[in-house]
Amino acid sequence: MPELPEVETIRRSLSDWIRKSRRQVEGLKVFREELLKNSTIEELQDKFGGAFIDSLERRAKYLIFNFSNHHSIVLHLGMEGRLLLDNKRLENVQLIVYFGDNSELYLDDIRNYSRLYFVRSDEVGELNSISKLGIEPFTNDFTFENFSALLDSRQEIKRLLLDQSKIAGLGNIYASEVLFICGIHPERQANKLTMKEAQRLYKGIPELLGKAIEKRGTTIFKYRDIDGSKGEFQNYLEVYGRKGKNCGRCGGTIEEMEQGGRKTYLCPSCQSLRKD
DNA sequence: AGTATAACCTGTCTGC
DNA sequence: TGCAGACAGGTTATAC
Repeated sequence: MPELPEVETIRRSLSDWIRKSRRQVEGLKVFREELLKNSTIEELQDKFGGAFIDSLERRAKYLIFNFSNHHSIVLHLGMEGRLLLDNKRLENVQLIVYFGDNSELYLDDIRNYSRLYFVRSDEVGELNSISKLGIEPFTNDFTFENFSALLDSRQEIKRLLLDQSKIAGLGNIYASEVLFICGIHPERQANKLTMKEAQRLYKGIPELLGKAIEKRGTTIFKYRDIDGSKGEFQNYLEVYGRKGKNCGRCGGTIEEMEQGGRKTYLCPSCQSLRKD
């Protein structure tokens, strides 16, 4: 489910929430042990009892909780995982964290794809999942030089944009959307994009993600912010999920295709297979 | 090394 | 109405 804008929305909400009051872990309960990828329930309970949440970071689609005991929890919400501050919408609870001020944080995931890693804070970057991630929009590493270097690949551009080891944070929704916005056909070979097209993508990616963050993410199905509220960016999607509807730019018909087992949406007349 | 496919889960929707 | 099959925001192990 959550791509970069959704995870960033959750991170900001949780940051506000810990700013309101120091959140000290009183205990935690794990309901599905497979959630824990590199630790046991006992280790988690031992380590985090009494610890305060100091800060929250995000790397790509991973949320990183930094605790006062110099350890961190790295969480990926998979396809449909969500973090909620009340138990009104729970469907399949994976984890409950109990805090000293009587608040509770629930990890809910009907599809069991969420994953939790537990590491020393100074070793977060060494986690396999984190170390493999590519350049991240909104950071100093996201230069045009770095971006254009990773376009040096025969891969189709849509597949490349989904490859987290190249660019980290885009998922199936925003990959389709950004290619529409930039007028690039999803099957174009990455290393055959023109300089202008590469520049449009380089600007277009953070622009689109920034707008989606402003609208607090895209709720198509399960995604919710920590208070249960939906995002609004689904109202601004131009192609994703709009098969058969009209293109807002040219009036043509939005089409659906498949790339690497995932749906891609495009406007064939705005996104030509030929170069500019 | 780099890239493509299958597998992981479970609820929901579609079409026969 | 019932049921098989397809599909869903993602990642990763395995196979070329």
